Amino acid sequence: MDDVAAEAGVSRALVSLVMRGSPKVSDQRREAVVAAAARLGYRPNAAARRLAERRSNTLGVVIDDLHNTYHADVLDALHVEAEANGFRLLLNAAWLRGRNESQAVEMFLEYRVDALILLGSRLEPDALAAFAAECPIVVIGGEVSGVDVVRNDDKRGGELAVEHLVELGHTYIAHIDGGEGAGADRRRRGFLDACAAHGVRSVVIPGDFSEETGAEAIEHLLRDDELPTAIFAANDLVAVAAIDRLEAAGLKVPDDVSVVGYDNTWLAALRTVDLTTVNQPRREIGRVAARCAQQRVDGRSSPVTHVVTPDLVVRSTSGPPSVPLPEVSRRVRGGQR
Amino acid sequence: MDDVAAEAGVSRALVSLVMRGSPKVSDQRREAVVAAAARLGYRPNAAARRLAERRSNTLGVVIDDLHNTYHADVLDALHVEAEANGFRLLLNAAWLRGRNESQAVEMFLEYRVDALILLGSRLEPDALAAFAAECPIVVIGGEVSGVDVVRNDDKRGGELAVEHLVELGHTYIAHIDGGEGAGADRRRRGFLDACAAHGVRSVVIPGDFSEETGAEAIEHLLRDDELPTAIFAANDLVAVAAIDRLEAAGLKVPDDVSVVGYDNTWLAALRTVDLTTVNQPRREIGRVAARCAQQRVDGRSSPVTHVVTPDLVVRSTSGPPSVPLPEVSRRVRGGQR
DNA sequence: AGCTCTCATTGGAGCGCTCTATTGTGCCCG
DNA sequence: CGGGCACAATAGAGCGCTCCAATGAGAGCT
Repeated sequence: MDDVAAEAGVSRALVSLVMRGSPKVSDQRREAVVAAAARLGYRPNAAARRLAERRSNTLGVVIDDLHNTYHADVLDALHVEAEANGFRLLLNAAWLRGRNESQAVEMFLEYRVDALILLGSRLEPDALAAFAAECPIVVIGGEVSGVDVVRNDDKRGGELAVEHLVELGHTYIAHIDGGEGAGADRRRRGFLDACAAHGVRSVVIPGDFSEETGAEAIEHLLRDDELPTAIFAANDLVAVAAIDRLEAAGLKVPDDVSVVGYDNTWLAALRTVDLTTVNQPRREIGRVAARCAQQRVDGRSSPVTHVVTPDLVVRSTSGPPSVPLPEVSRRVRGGQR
Repeated sequence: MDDVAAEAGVSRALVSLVMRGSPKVSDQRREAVVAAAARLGYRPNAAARRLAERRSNTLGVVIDDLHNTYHADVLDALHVEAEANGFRLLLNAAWLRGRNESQAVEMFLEYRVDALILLGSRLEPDALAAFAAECPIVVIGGEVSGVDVVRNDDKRGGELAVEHLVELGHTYIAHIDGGEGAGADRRRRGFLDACAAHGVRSVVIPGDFSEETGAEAIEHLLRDDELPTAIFAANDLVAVAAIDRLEAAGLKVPDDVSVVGYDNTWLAALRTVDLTTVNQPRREIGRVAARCAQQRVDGRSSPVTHVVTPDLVVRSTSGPPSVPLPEVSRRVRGGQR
């Protein structure tokens, strides 16, 4: 910076002003500085800037699972919103199924990001609270107190799935749950409550948000005497893996078993999959999370929870438990196949 | 840090040594410092550290497209290898289909990362060269000179696909290409060379690496009088979208048209998809890229290109061009739909 | 002309850390 | 018993930037 100042024949402070795009610099000097910087190949040092500034104008985002495509849409919207507010995004992942989430968070704390956004956190409430004491934290998809939360109404999502299946006439429904995954417990609760409310039999098979879980759950179910006529999976990935295994066992979806997923990822929308699923407004979630972080940085002190509403996307993996008239397929787009 | 030093009754320099895990500190003092730091909730400031240190011990990774699941495996291996060498990873994405890639790169340059890894770059060679002058750059999947490159032998990949299809008896093959995408041109070249070498007809339909491309390419092909009997898609996503559209048009895969993808993502491995595809050794790519960056940081000056070898994974979307006995479906699960 | 006012420009302190050289302390060995 | 030695600990000078208060130069007004 000193070199640039010398080259342009101005002071170091003036160069600083130009680099930050300050309006209180005369055009003449600005051009001289810009030219000198270009000539010398000067690029400001972010570390030094951050050290001298109070704010870093950076949001740290920790992604729970890079393999889960669900996050990309949220991130897109998050990025657009953050950029509009003059924030930069820095990403990190909770590598190895969340094992390194604390490390990722601590790294960002050391970087003094203005706020932290956790995209699907698996941290213990205690650990989270400790981190939140150091830096504003927005958890996406969590259900914790003491930090900002943006989440889908997953309980309602579970209910939507059950209501749909009950309407179709199902009376015995299984749920493959998401274990520790974000929102999994709420989906399960919605499932169980709705099943109870409608007086249908239910069973919950433990799992996580992985493909393996979907397959294993089906194997588990196949060992029983009576198979449920419908399955509500913790997410689309699990649902697809479940369908996969069901078909491998010679069962037809939805004729023998209906399957409903969760997340409405593009995977569900593929015609080869064409999965009935609960849709989360992902872009809205990203946008709200960015605004939320923004407000925290701007001074709001009390944590807030934003709940966005899911809806059901009915596709071809759900149908009535049995076909009343064998010749008539109830499947919406069954005729096309 | 001064506070911690005072609290522990030592000098600031000693606290610094403890925070960096130096072995030349007596256990007694170390414990005193650690205790004091914990009591005060002290956390070192990364910006200050980076400013004072020469190296940042950080690799910047720019991901071309977060929606493409291909990257996650590469990143996992990259992370493991980088961490083993004492490096931290910082991620950023080239949001909006690569439009912000330069921004992402410049951000990392300002952060003074030790090296930059571009996961699928679409930068112009000139821009890339300019960046490479400032910081070691490893491009994954590119084909540029002047920087380190780790890439799959995509030309060979294209050849593998064609050889497989020719062996099955196809004589008119289409390629849906990946446009500007990483490796797309090499796949096309391999495709064209192999088609020429085997004397089969070929056609290339322009596109990119997106789902939309797959669908549009099929619509384009359907307008022609003669449909190719096999299609080699630029990647799995395109292939799946293509299959989708083919089936929507009443065509059967592979009975009427064979489809081969590229990348062997988990999407291809799903049984509902079960796609024949060219496999890239993703984890190896990640590992090599990390080592490559490491070597550059350690002083190697001349750029190197590492080429890893692909192989073909044959699944159920490829078969002979016509079914000899009309009653026999060649597709494993064809009878279910 | 003389004075104030405004605004572009500047000097210098300081952000929180690391690093080099230096001081201090106890120990071994001739 | 004293000189050297190894090693723990420290002081102080930056790293490259921003920010604040202060300076200088015109412009406007009486």
